[in-house]
Amino acid sequence: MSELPSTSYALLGLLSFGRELTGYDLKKWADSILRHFYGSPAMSVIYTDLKRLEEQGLVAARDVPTDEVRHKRVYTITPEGRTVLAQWVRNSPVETPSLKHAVAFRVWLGDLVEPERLTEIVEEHRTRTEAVLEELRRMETTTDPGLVYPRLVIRWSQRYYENERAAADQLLRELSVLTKRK
Amino acid sequence: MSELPSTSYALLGLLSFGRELTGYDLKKWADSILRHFYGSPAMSVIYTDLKRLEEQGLVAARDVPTDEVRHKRVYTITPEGRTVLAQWVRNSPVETPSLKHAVAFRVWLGDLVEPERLTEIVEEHRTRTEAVLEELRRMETTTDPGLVYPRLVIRWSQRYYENERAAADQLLRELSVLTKRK
DNA sequence: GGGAGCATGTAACGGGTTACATGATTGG
DNA sequence: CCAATCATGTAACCCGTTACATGCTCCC
Repeated sequence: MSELPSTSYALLGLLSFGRELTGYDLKKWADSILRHFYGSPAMSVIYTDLKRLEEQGLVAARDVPTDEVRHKRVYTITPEGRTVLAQWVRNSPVETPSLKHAVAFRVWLGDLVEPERLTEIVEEHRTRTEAVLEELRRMETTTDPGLVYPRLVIRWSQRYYENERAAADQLLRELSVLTKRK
Repeated sequence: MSELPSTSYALLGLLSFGRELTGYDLKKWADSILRHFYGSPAMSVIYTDLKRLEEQGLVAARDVPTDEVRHKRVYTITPEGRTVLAQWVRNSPVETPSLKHAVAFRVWLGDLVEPERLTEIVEEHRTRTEAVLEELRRMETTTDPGLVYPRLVIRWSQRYYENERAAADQLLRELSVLTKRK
């Protein structure tokens, strides 16, 4: 059994919590939490992946009527799907985390721009980070306490973005020195 | 003037420090530092991208003989290349940093595996993080103090991976509780 | 009336990885 | 002598993004 694309594991992972979900639901959930540490696939990928996973017997689909004439497809993970996912979590080589940090990259090239502009960029990043932290805080309070591991990761993420914020602040301090010196 | 692929900016960025470099040099340098916060492109991409950048007049190539019969191609950034890069750094919308953290993802799915196995995975991650930190420490001492911004980012990265390590330690503590409780 | 949210897909494109190919030199 | 390093490329492939396409319901 060869590897699935990582998006498929993401979907299986979301479904592994046992709920019956539509593609649309999966996207929303991925956007709300997975995005912050593993990325969130585009809708189009979700629908095509779900189809493939169904062919492979890793998820099961069922049509549920939403009104007299229309319906939606809800998906559940199958026992085989659960097995494949668990095997992957347990045995597959753990890829090193990959980070693509456009802000850090721009700071790295700081000589090419005015420190003032660089400061703006880092400030914007700080603001965005704040927003993520706010989201994570809300998520912590609204997540079922029974979900021990997801809660662990929410706190892990909080710590991550708190560091991100603190690092941004540190950069801003250092940039202000460079600006004055100019 | 449309956007270049982000790999091209990475190469222009490396060349913007003014040295004459081969594709091979660029790969080494990207592996040593860019990898830690922006990713490092595969060799094949580097060579094809350099060719394209040359066609676009953003880099200039020169053949330097290595022995009687062989030679290597060394690249420099052109004034136009520098302008394009600076414009990008200054004006292009800053993509939000993206993180793909296979370790966090596995922890998130912790219910699927034994806490002992999860602990192993996090421990391996911690070890790798330590190695990166060691690398960054060496890099800090060997980097030209005149390179203010790169040094800023080296310290930023150190902070980042120190947080990564501390977060791993925290996870390990929490996992040990879960293991005992079992 | 219109925008946001729910809901599902297809098609085109491309950036980037892996595999394949070649070959010289240096050091353990 | 063999592995690592230096050095350069091509080809196949695919994962994932963007754009395109459709239509309903609910609320302001």
